[in-house]
Order: sequence, then structure tokens, then C-alpha cells
Amino acid sequence: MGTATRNRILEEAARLFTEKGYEATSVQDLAEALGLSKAALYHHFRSKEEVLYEISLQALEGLLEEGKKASAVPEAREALLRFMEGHARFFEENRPFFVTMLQGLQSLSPEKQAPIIALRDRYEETLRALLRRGMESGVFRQLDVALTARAVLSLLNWMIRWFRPGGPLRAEEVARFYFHLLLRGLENGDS
Amino acid sequence: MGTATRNRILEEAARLFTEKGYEATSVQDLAEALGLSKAALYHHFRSKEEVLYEISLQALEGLLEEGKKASAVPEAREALLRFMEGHARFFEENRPFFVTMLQGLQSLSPEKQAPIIALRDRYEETLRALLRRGMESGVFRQLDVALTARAVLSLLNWMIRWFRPGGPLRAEEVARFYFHLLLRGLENGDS
DNA sequence: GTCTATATGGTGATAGAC
DNA sequence: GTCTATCACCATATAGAC
Repeated sequence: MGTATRNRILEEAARLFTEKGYEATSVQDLAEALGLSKAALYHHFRSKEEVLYEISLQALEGLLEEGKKASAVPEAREALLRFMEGHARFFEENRPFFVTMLQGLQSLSPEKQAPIIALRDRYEETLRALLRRGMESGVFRQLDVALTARAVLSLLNWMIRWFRPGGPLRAEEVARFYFHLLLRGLENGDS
Repeated sequence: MGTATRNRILEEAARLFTEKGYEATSVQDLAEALGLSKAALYHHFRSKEEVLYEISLQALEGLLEEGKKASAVPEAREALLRFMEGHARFFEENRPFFVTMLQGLQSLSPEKQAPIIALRDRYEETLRALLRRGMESGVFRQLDVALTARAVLSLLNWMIRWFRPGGPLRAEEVARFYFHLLLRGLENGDS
């Protein structure tokens, strides 16, 4: 359980890391944005890397929670829709944390990367299980599960590169569009 | 027209930027990898940013060339397949340049970002025109063109985050899988 | 829990010799 | 076209007072 100051630091750090990138954000920048001294920051966190690690961890734990809820839905199509909507909603509602988690992975040392990657793998496995279930029950076509899961996550995750809040669509609506595109396909059945 | 040394610098820089990130790669790192002094680098490039800019420019120019070739194919389905294959092939054959271009955009100053973004927009417009053509001719379903184009590029571009050369599949094969998934859809027609 | 001051080393970039 | 030496600055992180 983090103190209030600790959380304030994480929020502001996630905002700055998202905006300028982790490497391009200095501890000085962060301290100034918070109205604190650098030394005060180092009272709450051992290092800048630990701040990144904590943000990534919280983002993935929240996302995993969403994924589990969605995959509990019995019907596979509905479960996939909920999974995709949930992912998009989590992204939009926790954009700084989510983006920092996805963009910052490369900046973590191998020791700190490992637990993050393990969580990410659990999340992806949740999606693969959902797809496998749909294929076995005949709702989905029999396709390469790993590649299909990657397709779903590619669609959703690439939103960090173009989606800006305040646009015409909510992230959840984009996810729904992708879901229908993915399910029914691009090709016109008439021709 | 670049000299041989200039090109050698760009190649090595793209490799390092891809591996560690642009901000985390110092001019010192680059000089050591090339067996040159920092001062020698500054004879060939005005700044580290100019190196990033040159790499991004070359990557996008090559990609745009591929895109034009694909969209010249008359039948829309075939054109889309060629577009996606061409994108994936360009990625795999020019991975350091391609990845640096996609990841480094945020690190460029607004002045240097602008021409890069303009080229990227031209490339994306090529894809949108291709999709529009397919929808008007009745080959594709009538969908939001901008969002459909984003879906295609999301699938392809997210490969920079997971695709590693030497794996079981070539990037082009992944693109073909995505193409068929996108065209026919995930849903089983039997049910 | 926050501060000022500082340690230590690396950063992008340049001067000027060869 | 490359080098050695150096500039001016900023990085992460810490010591010790309050």
C-alpha cells in the first residue's frame, strides 16, 4: 500500500514518461513537476527505474484483472468482445500507466523486466485460452491461436501510437469496430 | 548521396537505436561501435538528431516505394495482399531502419518531425485509397476507411514489438496470415 | 519527510592539430 | 577525414541538517 505522496509521484511520472519518454525524462523534471526536491523523491523510491517498475506492475495487474473478468463469460464471441472492450477501456482510463508500461519495458534491467514479462505472458495466455475455447466449440474457425492472439493485441496496443483522448471515438468504440472487423472479415459476402 | 562512411554510420546507428533506444544510445557508444572518435562522427553529421532523421527518412522513402508498387495492382484483394506482404518484407529486410523510424519519431524536434510525418501520411493515404477502391468496387464491405487502414497498419507495425528474425515464420508469412484473417474473419461460417 | 549542497561521472558538441 | 583534448552542462544518486 503506497502513501499518498508515493502515488502522486507515480501519477506524475507516468504522465511525463508517456509524454517525453522514460529516458528523456530526468529526475529533475519529475521533481519540478511535483514541486519537490530530487532528494525527496529518493526518499520514496530507490531509483528512477523503480518508479518505472512500479508503474508497469500496477498497469499490468489492473489489466490482468480485466482480462480475467472478460474470459469468465461463457460464450466465446461475447467473451472476446468483452476482452477487447476491457483492454481498450483500461487503456483510455489509465493511459499514462498503460503507455508507460508498454513503452518502458525496454528500459528496465533484465531483473526488473522478468516479473513484468511474466505478468504480460499470463495476460496473453488468458486471451489464447479464450480463443482456443471458441475454436474448440466451433464458434471460431480453426486458426493458429498464438498468431490470432497477437493479431488481437496488435490492434489494441497500437492505439497507444495514434489514439488521443478527446477525439471523435472512445477507445472502447474503436475496440468494438476491430472486433466486428475481425469476426466477420473485410471481404464482401455478396461478391 | 551518402559517402561510404556516412552509410556505415547510419547502419550502425540504426542497429544501436533499435537495440537500446535512441535516447539510451550515446554518441560515445556509436563512435566506439564504429571504431571512430566522436569528433569524426560530427564531421559527417551535425548532430545525433540528424542521424536519427536521416535513418527515418530513408526508411519511409523505401516503404513508400513498396506501397506504390502494391497499390498499382488492379484487383483490390490482390493489391492489399501485396501491400501487406511488401510492408512486412521491408520491415524484415530493413529492420534497424524500420524500427528506428517507428520508435524514434517522438525523439525528433517538431521541425524534423514534420517531414517524416508528411511522408508517413502519404504512405497511409496510399493504403486508404486502395481500401476505398475495393469498397467502391464491391470487393470489400463498406467500412470506415480510416479505421480499417489503421487496423491493417496496427497488425503490421506491432511486429516490431515481438517479431525476431530467425523464428519459425518470416514476416511476410505473418502478413499473409493477417491478410486471410482480416479478409475472411475469425467467425466460423458453419455455426 | 523534506530540504540544500554535493559527489561522481557521462552528455552532446567543438577547437585546433595533423 | 580523423584525431586528442576540452567545453559547458546535466545525469542519477547521496550526505547530513532540520
